[in-house]
Amino acid sequence: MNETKERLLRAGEKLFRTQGYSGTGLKQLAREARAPWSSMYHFFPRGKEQMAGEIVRYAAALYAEMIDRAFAAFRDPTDAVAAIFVAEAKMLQSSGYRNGCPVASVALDITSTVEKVRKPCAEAFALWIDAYARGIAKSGVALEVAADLAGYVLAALEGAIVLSRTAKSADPIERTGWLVCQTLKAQLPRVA
Amino acid sequence: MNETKERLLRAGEKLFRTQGYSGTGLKQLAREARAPWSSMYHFFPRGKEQMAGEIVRYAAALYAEMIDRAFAAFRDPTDAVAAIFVAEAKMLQSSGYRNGCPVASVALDITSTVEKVRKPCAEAFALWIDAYARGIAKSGVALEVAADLAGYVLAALEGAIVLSRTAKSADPIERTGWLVCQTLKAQLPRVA
DNA sequence: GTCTATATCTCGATAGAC
DNA sequence: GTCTATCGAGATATAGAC
Repeated sequence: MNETKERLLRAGEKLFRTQGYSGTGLKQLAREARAPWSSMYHFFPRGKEQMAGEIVRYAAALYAEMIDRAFAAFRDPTDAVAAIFVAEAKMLQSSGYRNGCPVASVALDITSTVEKVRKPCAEAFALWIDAYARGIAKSGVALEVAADLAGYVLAALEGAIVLSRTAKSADPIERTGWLVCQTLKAQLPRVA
Repeated sequence: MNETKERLLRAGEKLFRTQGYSGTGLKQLAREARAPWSSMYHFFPRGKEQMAGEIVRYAAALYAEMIDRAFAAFRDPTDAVAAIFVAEAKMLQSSGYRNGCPVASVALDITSTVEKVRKPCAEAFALWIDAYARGIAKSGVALEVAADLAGYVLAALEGAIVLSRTAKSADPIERTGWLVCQTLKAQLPRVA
C-alpha cells in the first residue's frame, strides 16, 4: 500500500479513537498524518465516509491479529481473555485514558445515520467475535456456544473501555475482566 | 423547570442518542425541540458544552429512576437485571436500532478533549452504578461486592448496546444479558 | 423571552496549474 | 501526486430591537 495513504489511515485510526468520526476534521487528519491536503481526495475520492470505512477496516484487521496472537500464546482460552483485558487496561492507562476503540467511537457517531459506514463497523465487530470464538472453541466447546461467549466478551470489553475512559480509572475494566473470566471458567470445560 | 428549556433538554437527549455530541448541531436541536433559536443562548449562555452537561445530567437522573423501579419490581436482583436487558432490547428494536445511550455517545466523542463535559458523564455512570449496587445489595451481599458487580453489569449493558446497534440485531444484547444473569446468580446468595 | 440579522469560523469538497 | 486557492454550506456564537 502507498506510504502516504497508510499514514492517513493510521492517523485516522488514532484520531477516531479519541474524538470519534464527527469530532475529527479532515484537515486536522491530514496535518496529523503529515500528508498534503490534496492527497486526501486523491486517495479517498468519495470523501470522508469512504475514508472512515477504510480506516475501520484497517483497524479491524489490526486488532483481529492481536486477538489471534493472544489465544495462540495461552493454552487456556480464559487466560487469553484475561491477558487481553490487562493489555487494554495498560493501553488506557498509558494514554491518559484517551485512547478508546476506534470502531465503537465511529459506530456511536453515525451507525444510525450513515449506512455506508455502519456496515464496515458491523463487519469489524463480526471479525473480532469470530476471532474470539475460534479461540474459545479451543477449549472443546461447540462453535455455536463459543460464538455466544465471544459476543459477550466483546460487549463487556467495549463497555468497560467506555466506563474506564470516562472515569479515568482502570478499576472498571479490571473488575469487569475478572468477572468475565469467572463466567468463562464456569461455562467452559476444564482445560487439560 | 421552564417548559421550553425542558423541551430543549429532551430533544438534546434524543439527538445525542442517535448522533452523539459532535454530530448534533444546535440549530437542528432547536428545530427538533420546536424552540426558537434565541432561547438556545438564553437558557445556556455558556454555549454547547454547558448544554451538553445539562443534557447528560438530565438523562442521568431519568435512567437512574428506571433502574430503581426495576429493582423495586422484583424480589430477586438478578430478575431485575434481566428485565432491564429485555427492556433495552425492546427499545433498540422499536427504534430500528437507532437509539443508544446518550451518555456513552457523548463520552466517546469528547471525554478525551473536553473535561467540562467528561465530568457530568462520569457522574452519570457513577449514579447508575450506585443504583445497580443498591439493588444488588438487597440480595444480602456486601455493598463493596455489589458495587463491583454493578460496574460489571453496566459495562456489559453499554457494550451490548453498541454491538446490537451496529449489527442491527437484538442477538448481542439478549445473549449478553443472559450470561450476565448467569454470572450474578453464581456470585450472589440465593434469595429466600 | 423571543425576534431577526449577522459575525466569524471551520467544515467537506472542488478546480486548475504544475 | 502535490500545489494553492476557493467554493458554498453549516457550524457556534453575538447583537440589538421589541
